[in-house]
Amino acid sequence: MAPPTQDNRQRIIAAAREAFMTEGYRSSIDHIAQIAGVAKQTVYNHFPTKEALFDEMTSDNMNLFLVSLSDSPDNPRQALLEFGRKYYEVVLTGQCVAWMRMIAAEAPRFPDMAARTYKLGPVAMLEQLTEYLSRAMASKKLRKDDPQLAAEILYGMLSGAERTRMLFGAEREPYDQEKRVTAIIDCFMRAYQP
Amino acid sequence: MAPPTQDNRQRIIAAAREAFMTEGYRSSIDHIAQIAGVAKQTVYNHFPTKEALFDEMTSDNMNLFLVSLSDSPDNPRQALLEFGRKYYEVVLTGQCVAWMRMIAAEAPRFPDMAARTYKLGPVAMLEQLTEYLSRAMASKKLRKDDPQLAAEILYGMLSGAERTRMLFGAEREPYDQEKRVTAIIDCFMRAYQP
DNA sequence: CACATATTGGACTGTACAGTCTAGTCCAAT
DNA sequence: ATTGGACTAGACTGTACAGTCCAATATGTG
Repeated sequence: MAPPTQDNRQRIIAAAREAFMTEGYRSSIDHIAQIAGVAKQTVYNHFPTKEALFDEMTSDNMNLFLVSLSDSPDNPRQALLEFGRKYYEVVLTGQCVAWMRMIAAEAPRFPDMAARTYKLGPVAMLEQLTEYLSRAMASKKLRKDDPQLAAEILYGMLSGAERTRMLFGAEREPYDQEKRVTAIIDCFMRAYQP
Repeated sequence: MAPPTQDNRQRIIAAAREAFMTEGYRSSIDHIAQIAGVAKQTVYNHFPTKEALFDEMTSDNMNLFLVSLSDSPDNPRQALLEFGRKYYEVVLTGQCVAWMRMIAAEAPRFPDMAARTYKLGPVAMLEQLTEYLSRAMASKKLRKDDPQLAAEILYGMLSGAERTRMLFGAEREPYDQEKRVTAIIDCFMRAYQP
């Protein structure tokens, strides 16, 4: 009935994640404390303000939604396919979209937090892609072109319509995700064949 | 000092648009009334609740961000280029992104509104594109393929990375928008040449 | 003019919530 | 056994805001 500090801190952050993700910043401290199974004052023992808690939880969250990209430039199609599949599994997820929705909503109020998140999320992913495509282009596996633009285009194809749909909370008629990823990567490969 | 009803109604809606767009749903009725230059009670004379006002203003807003697509299937590249340019001018705009950010943020709370908006915005645009691509494919101007998927891919390429960036409120190093649109359409044309 | 209706400003109610405070409990180390 | 730090429960303060009420005023119509 008197667990150590660090434990409570983690519980509070986890509760904050859950609450903020589902209700946005309007979620109350009382509620978060309740989810964490902790007294309100304990929350304030660990974080001076609601804002600080919010900030901490987003920092904590960043690495949850990263997708790695194999660095074998020999078979771009295969590597990109894998990437696409993982991307769909990790990023185009209720969880991740809820998070993004919340970040976007609060971006005007917390520009620094939003900028940081943007950098550690989409930008990191784009840089990874750019790097990869650049190498693949250098070794003539892909058409020589602006690798950054190509990365952005691929990123757009993967996330674009689907993420928009999810942001609006719309349902989608059942469809074959694997087929979709394959079609997208094939499309990209057609456009960027050497 | 006592303008007729219809006039006030419009002023209130306009004020609501401005307020909701910049501050989200948390913007207060008092504030909206103040922007409209109208007494709070007047707002309630026209709209029973804040929710009703919000709903009305989104309905009113829908047709603000539509992009038309010429229906000459003879020269897809040209038609799509024009479409892309208009899209960038209209949709990838601070205004429109602020609006989308707000809709997304409130989607869990107002699912009907979000669904309606989604349908009249992105879906309408996608249907238009699908229709166009389908005809272009039929007349052999484009590679025969699933036109809906092609539309979603094109939509993604156009909006994807750029919209994500804007949603996060990030700045972009100066760049040539026209060049970007051209590159995107060219990429699409490469992938979908007959 | 008289009436109905819209508007105004401001007071008011009730609720939700951030953040503070207090009194007391539990635990570990000295 | 005492001290100190974290914790708890709950009361409390101050503020912001949705929505109501009211008394006074302007407007247009019959």
